[in-house]
Amino acid sequence: MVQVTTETQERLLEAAEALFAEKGFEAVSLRDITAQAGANVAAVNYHFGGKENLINAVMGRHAMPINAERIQLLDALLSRKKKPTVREVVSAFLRPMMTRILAEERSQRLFAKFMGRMMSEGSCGLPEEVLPHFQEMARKVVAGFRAAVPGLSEEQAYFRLKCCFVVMADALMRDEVFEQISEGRLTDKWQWERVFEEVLNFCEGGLKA
Amino acid sequence: MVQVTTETQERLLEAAEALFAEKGFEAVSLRDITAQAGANVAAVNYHFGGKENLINAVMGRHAMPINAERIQLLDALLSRKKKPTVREVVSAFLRPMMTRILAEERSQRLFAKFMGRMMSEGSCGLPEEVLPHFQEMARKVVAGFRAAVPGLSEEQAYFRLKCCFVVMADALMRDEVFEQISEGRLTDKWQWERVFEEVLNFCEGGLKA
DNA sequence: GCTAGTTTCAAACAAGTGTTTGACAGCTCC
DNA sequence: GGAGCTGTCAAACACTTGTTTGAAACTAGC
Repeated sequence: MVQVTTETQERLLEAAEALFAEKGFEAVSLRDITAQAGANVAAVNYHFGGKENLINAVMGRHAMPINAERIQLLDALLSRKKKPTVREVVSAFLRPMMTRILAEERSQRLFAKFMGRMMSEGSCGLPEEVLPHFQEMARKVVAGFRAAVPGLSEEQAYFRLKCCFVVMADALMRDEVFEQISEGRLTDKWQWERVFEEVLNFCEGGLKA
Repeated sequence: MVQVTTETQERLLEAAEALFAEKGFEAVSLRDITAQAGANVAAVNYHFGGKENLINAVMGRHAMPINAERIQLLDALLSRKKKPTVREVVSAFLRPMMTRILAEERSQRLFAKFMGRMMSEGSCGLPEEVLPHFQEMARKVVAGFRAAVPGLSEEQAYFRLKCCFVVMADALMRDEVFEQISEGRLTDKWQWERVFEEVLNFCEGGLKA
């Protein structure tokens, strides 16, 4: 993991986050990024050692705190006397990411979209530094699911977590294709609170099935 | 829509379907396709007029019959006396695509993955020729949802249809990222019948929420 | 003030992309 | 036979990609 020190690195990360979120990883060139950051084309390779490392760096910037918060919430649910409900577990998974979207800071919203990209078109797998955190978090979500839903196998729990993942990821990106299909009836004009509510409802229902 | 006449066109479509399904649209070059099809690099541009048109052609090959079958099933559900159940409507949406995956023909399974790609990384929107069919199909699914779930708004219905879409699309592609996260506990070793069952369950539950 | 290290920059690099070209073959039909 | 298609092919085109280079500019530390 590259330690951010210079101001240029910061600007590169910010530009990369914005552009990747907007257009996807493959569609954005280093020249796009460095132009937006007001840096030279060589800057990315100098500071991060390549495009892929830059993606990983953007990833790591926010993923760790989000997963840390998730793990904290899940630990609280799993260790208390009362059995956790499905909604509580799903919410512990969804909320730390969704609330960051609700936060006023623009960069966080961008990261949400970035995350969505990572989930849907993440070709290269998760970077080594953050993978263990995702694994730990997933283990606890699965434990929560199985505590809340009797008879759920481990495989099923992971499968349904994946469903939650993808529904959330999809909701985080506005979707031109589906705006076409719905003939304009499903635009992204919904408030984020509303989106969170709907995602939570759908996932809760799906898990209880 | 390009009418398929020559044998070369057929081979190009088949190669494109396989490669796109495997690696995604951006990652596959025309040279990959033409090499696998045993054709010249210029063949794609000669027969289809460009890469994007080729994607659309692959799309159109199977999407229409699938949507036609969906619409037929939905019409049957909507016109009968008894109110349709959520599961019936969801199934009418999922089954026509999923059964084609269960069919023995290899090319169809590839198309399923191709469809998944289209949903997740479809940048360009649906081709003009197939969009109206998707719209009609979506309208009827939404009508079915609202008939089966009292109090569901049109917006909500479209949103949940989108959730079903994305859960299905995700299930159709094997997902390396989540295989990592689940530490190997969620591989694609499931039988397709099982996957269909699980997707159906999750979507049914989500809709009832 | 000078040196050593870090950071920037224009330019070039090698490889890959989608697309176009113009010649060549195969074929039919008058 | 030759004109008119359609289909194929190697080659080139114009362009973009990520990456590297080597010389400048800058910034301490002594």
